[in-house]
Formats: sequence, C-alpha cells, structure tokens
Amino acid sequence: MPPSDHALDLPERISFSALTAQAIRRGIDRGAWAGALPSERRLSEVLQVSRPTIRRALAILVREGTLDGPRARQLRTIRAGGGARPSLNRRVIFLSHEQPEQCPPIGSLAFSEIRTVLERLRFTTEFLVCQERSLAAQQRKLAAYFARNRVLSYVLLSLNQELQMWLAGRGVPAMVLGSCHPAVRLPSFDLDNHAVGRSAAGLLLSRGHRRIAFLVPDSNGIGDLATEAGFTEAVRLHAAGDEVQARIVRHDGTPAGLRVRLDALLAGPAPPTGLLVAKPRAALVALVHLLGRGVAVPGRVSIICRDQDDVFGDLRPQLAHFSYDGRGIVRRLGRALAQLAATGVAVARPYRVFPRFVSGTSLARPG
Amino acid sequence: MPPSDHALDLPERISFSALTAQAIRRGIDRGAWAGALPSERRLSEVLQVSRPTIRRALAILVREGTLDGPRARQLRTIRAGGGARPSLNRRVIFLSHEQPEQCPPIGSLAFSEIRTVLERLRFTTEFLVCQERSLAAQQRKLAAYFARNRVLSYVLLSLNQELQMWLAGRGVPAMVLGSCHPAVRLPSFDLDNHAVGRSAAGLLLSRGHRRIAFLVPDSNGIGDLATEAGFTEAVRLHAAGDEVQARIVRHDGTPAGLRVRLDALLAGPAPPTGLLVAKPRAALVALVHLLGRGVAVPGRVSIICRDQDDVFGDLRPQLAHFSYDGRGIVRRLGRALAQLAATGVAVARPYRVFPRFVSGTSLARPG
DNA sequence: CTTTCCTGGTTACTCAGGATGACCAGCGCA
DNA sequence: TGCGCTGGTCATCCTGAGTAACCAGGAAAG
Repeated sequence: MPPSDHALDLPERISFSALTAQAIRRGIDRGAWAGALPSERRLSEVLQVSRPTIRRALAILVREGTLDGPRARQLRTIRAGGGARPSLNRRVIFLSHEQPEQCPPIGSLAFSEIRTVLERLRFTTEFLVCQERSLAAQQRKLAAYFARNRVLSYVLLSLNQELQMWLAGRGVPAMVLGSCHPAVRLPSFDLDNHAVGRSAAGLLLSRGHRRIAFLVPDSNGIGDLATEAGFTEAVRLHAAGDEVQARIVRHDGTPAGLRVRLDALLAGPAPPTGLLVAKPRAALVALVHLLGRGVAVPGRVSIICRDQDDVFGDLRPQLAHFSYDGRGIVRRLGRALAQLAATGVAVARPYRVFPRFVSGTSLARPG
Repeated sequence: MPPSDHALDLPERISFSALTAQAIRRGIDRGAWAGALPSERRLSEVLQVSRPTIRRALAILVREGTLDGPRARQLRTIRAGGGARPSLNRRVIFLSHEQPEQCPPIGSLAFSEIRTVLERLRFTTEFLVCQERSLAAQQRKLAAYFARNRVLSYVLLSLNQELQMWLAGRGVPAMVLGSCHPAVRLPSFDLDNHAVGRSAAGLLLSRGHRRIAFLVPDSNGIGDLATEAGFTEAVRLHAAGDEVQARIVRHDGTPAGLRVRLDALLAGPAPPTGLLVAKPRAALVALVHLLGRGVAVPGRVSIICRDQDDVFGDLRPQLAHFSYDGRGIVRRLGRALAQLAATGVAVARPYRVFPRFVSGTSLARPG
C-alpha cells in the first residue's frame, strides 16, 4: 500500500450543474430575485449556461428544498426563508418602449458608451423593453417586474407621458434620460426637443418651403410632443402674413405605417416640399422609400432628421440632421447615479443639451 | 436585447485539470513535498485522478512557473520561491483596423453584447484601433504597445493578413474574432465567408443573372478575401457552358470611392445586373446611391449584402443579406478566454458559423 | 372572443474532456 | 543483464454539457 500524503486536499469533482446550482443559490441569498425565479430560458441567458444544465441545477435545488417545483406552469417559487437580505445594490434598469438602438436621446452608438461608463462605475445595467400597446398592459408588466426585482434606479428613455407620470406617482426610483414631462419632478437629462422642432421648422421656412410636415410616431413620447410643439410654434410665429401649411403627421411607428403616410402625403392635393422626420431609422426608411418611388430628394422633397445616425453623412444626399455629443449627458447620468447610490437621493435639476444642426444636401430650396 | 441580472456570479467554468493543478499547488504551498514532486503515477494515485489529467495539470504549473520541466527523466523540481507566482491577468484588448461599429464579424449590436458578457466573466476589455496606412507603422505602434502592457490576450478583429501573421509569428497571445488566415494557428471564431461568397454567387446565378459583381473594400481583410474566393469558385463551377461575367470590384472603403466604382460599373459596356456588397454600411450607401440615380432596385440591379444590419428588413426594397446570431460566437469567445486565464493555453480549434440567407426584395430575376 | 407569446417538458444529436489501459525509450541499480 | 522506475504517447470508451428542435398548456394582449 502506498503511503498517503495527508496534507493534500483532493481536487473536488463537482459537476457543472452543481456549480450552477450553487450560483443560483447565492443569487437567491443575495436577494437578486424575490418570490420566484426567472424562467429557465432567462436563467440560461443570464448565467451563460445551456438550458439542460439549468434544468439539472434547478432539479438539485428542488431536491434540497430551496425551491418549490413549478406550480401549474408557473415560475418556480423560492421557499420561504430565502434569506432575502436587502443589500445595497447598484442595479440600474433602462426602461423604454423601444429597442435600445432606436431610442432617440442616445443613438445606438451612445448606448454602448453609456453601458461602458456605468459599468466602469460598478453599476450593472439592464435593458427592459415595454412594448405592449395598451397602457394597462404596460403598467401590469412593470408592476410585476417591480414586485420581483430590487433595483437602485430606473432610467426612463423616451417613455410616453402617461407611463412617466404613473411611475413618478408610484414613487419608483427613476431618472429620465431624454425628454421629461414638465410636471414630473425627476432628475432628467434632456435634449431640448422643443428648440430642435422650432429650429427645424425655421430652417425649412427660411429656405422658402411653405408646405411642410413633421413625421412622428404616435407613441406620445414626450420628446416627440416637445418637438411637435416647437415645430408648430415656429410656424405660428413665422406665418404672420405668409400662407404656410404645416402638418403633423403621426404614423404607427412601423416602417410600413410610415410609408403609407408618406404615400398619402405625396398623393394629396398639396404635397409638402419639406419634411422633418423624428427618429433616425424612420428618416432612413423615408429617404429610401422616396428615392425608390422616383421622388427626388431634395428636388421634390427636402428632408431633415431630428435625430442623428452616423450613416447620414455617408449617404448622398447627405441627410441634414441635428446632432450632439452624448458624452456630457453620460457623465452627468453617471454622477447622478453615484450620488443616488451613496446618499439615497439624487438632485432633480434637469440637464439640457442643445443639439447643433448638421447641414446636408437633403435640404435645399423647394423645386 | 434581453435584460440580464448582473447581481450574480456566473458559475465558474473550470476544467478538472485546472482544479487538479490548484490542488497540487496547494500541496506545494503546504510543504507536502520537498524539492521535487512525486512521479505522475504516484500523484495520480494520491489525488485519485487519471494520469492524463495529472499531466495536463503539471503542464499548467510548468507554464505558470511553479514547476520546472522534468530534467533528463528526473522528477519535476519545484521552483524556488514558489510563493510569488505571476498570475495571469484578465485584461483583454480588441485589436482592429476600424472602429468597433464597423467590424463585420460582429455588428455594432453584438459588440456591446460582447463587452457585457466578458465583463460579467470578470475580464476587462479595451479597444485598440490600428489605422496606420503602412504595415511598418502598424507594427511599430503595436510593438511599442506590447512592450508597455501586459495583457491576457488580444482579440483580433478583421485584421489584414500581413499583420495577423506577424502577430502569430511573434507569439503574441491572441485569438481571432472573424476570419482567420488558414496558415495562422490561433483560436478563431469565424464566419464561413467562403461559403457565403459561394452561396451568394449561386443565388445570383440561379436567379438568372449572368453579369455579376462583388463590391469589396481593398483592405485585404481575410474575410473579404475568403468571400471573394468563394464567389469566384461558385462562378467557375457554374459557368461550365454558360457565359457568365463575374467581376471583383475593389473600392477604397470610403462612401465616395464606392460611388465612383458603382458609376463606372453602370456606365460600362455590360453593366452587371446582380451585386454582392461587403459591409452593411457600404450596402446602404450603394442602395441609396443607385435609387438616387434612378437605377431601379431590383429592376435593373439586384443587391445582396454579405453582412447584416437590422435596418435592412425595414427598407423597401428589403436588402437581401446574410445573417447569423452572434451570441454563440460570444459565448465561445468567453469560454476560450476563461480557459486561457485558467490554464495558460486555449485550444486552437476554429469555430465556424454559417450565416443563413435572409431573402429580400432587393434580389429578383434580371430585367 | 382569437391569437400570440411564453412557460415547462422532452427529444435526438454532437462534441469536448476525463478515464482507462497499453506501449515506448531512457535511466539507475541490484 | 534484467528489473523497475521515469516521462512521453496513443487508441478507445463514456459521461456530461451544448444545441436545436419540438410539444401542450396557459396567460395575456388585442
């Protein structure tokens, strides 16, 4: 018999499923979830582990009594005494009606920037998209989410007015990135969309356009409403003697819906010669659609986009648009969150950025 | 993008060999052996681990400097001062000729995804752009960087062939995200660009196109070269009896340069009726330029884009393109890096993804 | 109401990595 | 000289994880 070396620990032969079970157990202890676990597919994404492995891990936890089995196709519930130790977390949730790439206050570029900066500051970021059509459904979904998750603060991106006020009313910890309803008293980091709308209308009018339109999704985003207000205000101020026809054209936010509106506009009796388009994606869709229909840009229609996209400068015609440097906003947001994490409150002073106009060949004098 | 709960530790994916190395390391620290380790077969008995695993563990310890290699069939000796071991850091540098958003293997969307996943695995990520025009200048810059920085691994994104081979030759720790030169023996996570090129040409030919072209930047990216090879191969195989005219058109990577090439193509004697375009940005520029010139798409020219962009589906015509899910690649990359951090080496087996074709109305039969 | 999406449950298949056992050449030593 | 030990190598088997489909039930959106 060989002598045995006693000073040694044998390497632990532990299956990856068991390790995963440990990870989930720690998550439960830290209070990452309340009441019930996320779905298996969610866990598999979050933990970067395949679903069969997640299932084996869950089976272990059920067997040891940490979890209940799924009840009638419900999520698995966490057994009482799960140690829900409320620890100060640094979890930040971005809340929006749209995919992150489409949120106007911060273009696609800036969003990964935001994530990076916040993660440097040791915040963990998540994105929650709330795309239900009815307000009630949105509120139900969010209420369920609030009940099951503990977060430091929500960051509201281009939410519609009703939901923004509902959240503020419920006392959900939040700050607003993008435009903020004036009545909502939350820390906010805005673009001055009102000024942009006014400026855009002024640009079109000063180039001689007399039939202009603002194409905007009908989602009641507060920034969109502000742009709209600025747009009509500029028209009202200018149109003292002139005969100016300014329309606000709402579409349903889908590319197809936008094209339908565009076609209707152009087929109408007095088609506009100048367009302001909200959202970079929509501007691209509109440009390609018009060119594809043989409508010259800017020959028959000039286009200004309210928001930025870094492809705009590469195209011919270059899309005239408004642009700004998001880094200042990101820095402020990071500081506000750090303050909130440290002190429990954040200043509600709004921070405003005035985008600058980037001229492009898509804007010219009318035909 | 699905939200992810960051308040969690991910389960650690550590191989049993690495665990065994840990056990041996602890044994050394506790003075279980003096001067030299027991033989492999002894260790295998003592630790209750098979000998191949013991050997892998020993290789890890030799690599990290805890052990000397076996001297002339002697037992492995324990290095003096076994206390201070240079531990591998977890710093990862992304190295590319272009801005991250433009790197084709992973779209802008996927890149923030990659950062997030790697940072959750406790890697720190940085991006290093190497845009010098001359190869010598690139090498100088990188050599200076290597001399001053210790990193776990470089991740090469769409580097040109020369630089990729130079790095491999210098023994820089690296893996390739995107296409990899066949002679370069590095872990790589590829799209199968060759297959894409072949498939794209096949699609155009099978639709009846007989004059086709591949528009590609002249930067000698390995993926581009592979696409080109696949493209011409498909043409060669198909064109047995048929008369097919296939051109490779290189542009300088700028939108203006692309437009010049397009105009020259269309003004030529036998303009192509089908185009394959590399890079999503280039495809957008080409589409808008053609439509703006009154060239009907797909009426006069069909377009397929080799890469993906999520705006393609929203446009009319929809841009036919090749698409894939980058998450699998990100997962593999993360695992390879984790393995590298734990064991000091990563497998050099290439991982290949076959993008699937997303049909679109920009592709139709000619004329 | 209908439809859509998401849940848990289940399948078949691939593949990496560890276990096993055998073999080799070199070396020290009885 | 022959034995027993060392590290080095190989072929083979098998477990466990990954992947990608499916399915039915049920909740919720519209």
